[in-house]
Amino acid sequence: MNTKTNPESLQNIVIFKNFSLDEITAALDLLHATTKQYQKGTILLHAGSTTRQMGLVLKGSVTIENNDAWGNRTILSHVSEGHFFAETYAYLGTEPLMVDVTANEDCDVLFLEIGSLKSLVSEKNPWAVKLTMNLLTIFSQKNLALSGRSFHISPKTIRGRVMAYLNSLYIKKGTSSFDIPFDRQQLADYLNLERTALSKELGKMRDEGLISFHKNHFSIIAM
Amino acid sequence: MNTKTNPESLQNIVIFKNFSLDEITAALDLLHATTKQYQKGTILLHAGSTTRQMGLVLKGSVTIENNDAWGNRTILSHVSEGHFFAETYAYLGTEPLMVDVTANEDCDVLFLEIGSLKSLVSEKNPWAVKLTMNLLTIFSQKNLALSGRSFHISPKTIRGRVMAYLNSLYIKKGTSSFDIPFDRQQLADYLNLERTALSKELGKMRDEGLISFHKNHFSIIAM
DNA sequence: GCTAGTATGTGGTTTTAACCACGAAATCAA
DNA sequence: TTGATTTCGTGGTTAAAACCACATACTAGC
Repeated sequence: MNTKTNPESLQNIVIFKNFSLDEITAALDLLHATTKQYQKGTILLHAGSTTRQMGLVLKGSVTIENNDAWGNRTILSHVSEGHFFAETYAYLGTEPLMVDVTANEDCDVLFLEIGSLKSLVSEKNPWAVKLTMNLLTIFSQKNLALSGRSFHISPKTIRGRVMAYLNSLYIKKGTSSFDIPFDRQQLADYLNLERTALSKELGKMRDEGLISFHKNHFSIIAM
Repeated sequence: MNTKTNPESLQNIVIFKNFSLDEITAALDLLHATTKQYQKGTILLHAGSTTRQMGLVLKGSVTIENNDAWGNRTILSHVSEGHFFAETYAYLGTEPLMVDVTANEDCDVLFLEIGSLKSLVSEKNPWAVKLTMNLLTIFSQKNLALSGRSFHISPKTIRGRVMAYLNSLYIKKGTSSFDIPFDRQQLADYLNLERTALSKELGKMRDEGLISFHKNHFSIIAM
């Protein structure tokens, strides 16, 4: 089921940053934008398939989940209104999805065929160049976030992960004293740890004079 | 110390894919390409600083390493001849490096100011658009690799990681029987595990009828 | 085939983190 | 202020993985 999407509602989406309304209209046309509606529980994209279309959630939300060969299901993330999914797969167009995308509730999704963006880049379509650049910025930021997390959960010990994480903030903020954007449970989730085990290790590190903290304000005590 | 770089030697580098020699020459000029030589042990880029230049290793090799506030050093990766580093930081230009880059041996490095690529994209420089597209492809692939690994090392148990990893290959290859590109030690490193513990778990999983394997050929036995 | 060297698997021990139950502290609403 | 709710830390137990030492299997070169 296809419906018209009005370009005004897309001006705040990061992929269309610096786009005029006319450019958004042109982009929607040439990227074969289609809006589809899904009922809760429907699978939008299947693991193993490829796609040239990225999805932009207009209404409702979808979940990104993994269903493995042995029947286990893991929910990896939620994508809510205004956010998008499958953009990397869609751009490459050749890599099979490693995840299923399912409707978390009844929802409307706008699909953009950015898999064909490569062939649209020319003098005729200045917006295509802009879109490519916007994607490059988005992918760069995602890249940094992913490699950061990968680095933070690589150490095998709780202490190693905490130190890797705090040190990143230390470098990023440039001071040895800073707030972290997580509460304990969120920090434990981010570092793939159990909350109470994290609390214990933080206490030990404080006792040993490595760090000090109060709530979510932390200070590194270098040696 | 700056020396001329001949464009022929760069035609095989992925960022210059589909570039003519003239285009490479133009790119080197406008991206302010400079070649520098470093002695073993020298620090090329410092954690905490920003850079608009990515590095391309022409001779020798560099290491990407982390030196934390408590004096611990971790080597994250080696970058050898023909490969590059800091491309994501350089493109964004605003994010502080989370790592140091040091000369692993005496080496020559070509620096490209891709931080200024954004402002070079125009009709005058068709190569700049091409370079942007090449970077987008590179970043996309890196993105998939990073999110894959992140997903593979997220489970807390050895079995969980093994299943996540094997399931990804199952989806990617489309068959339940395939070769993996690692030996045991490499697989253990990739999954952040201890080799002998991995061997034990693989044995258990075989005994329980979940998988079978011989050397680096694995088969998934679904339920 | 034989030998040296590498890769893989196994048993036993120690260390570590998950898990569970609970209490203290902080937050919030009335 | 008080009571309800959430957040955080602690002790004790269990489960799991790291670690170590060693045996076996495989591989390459002779």
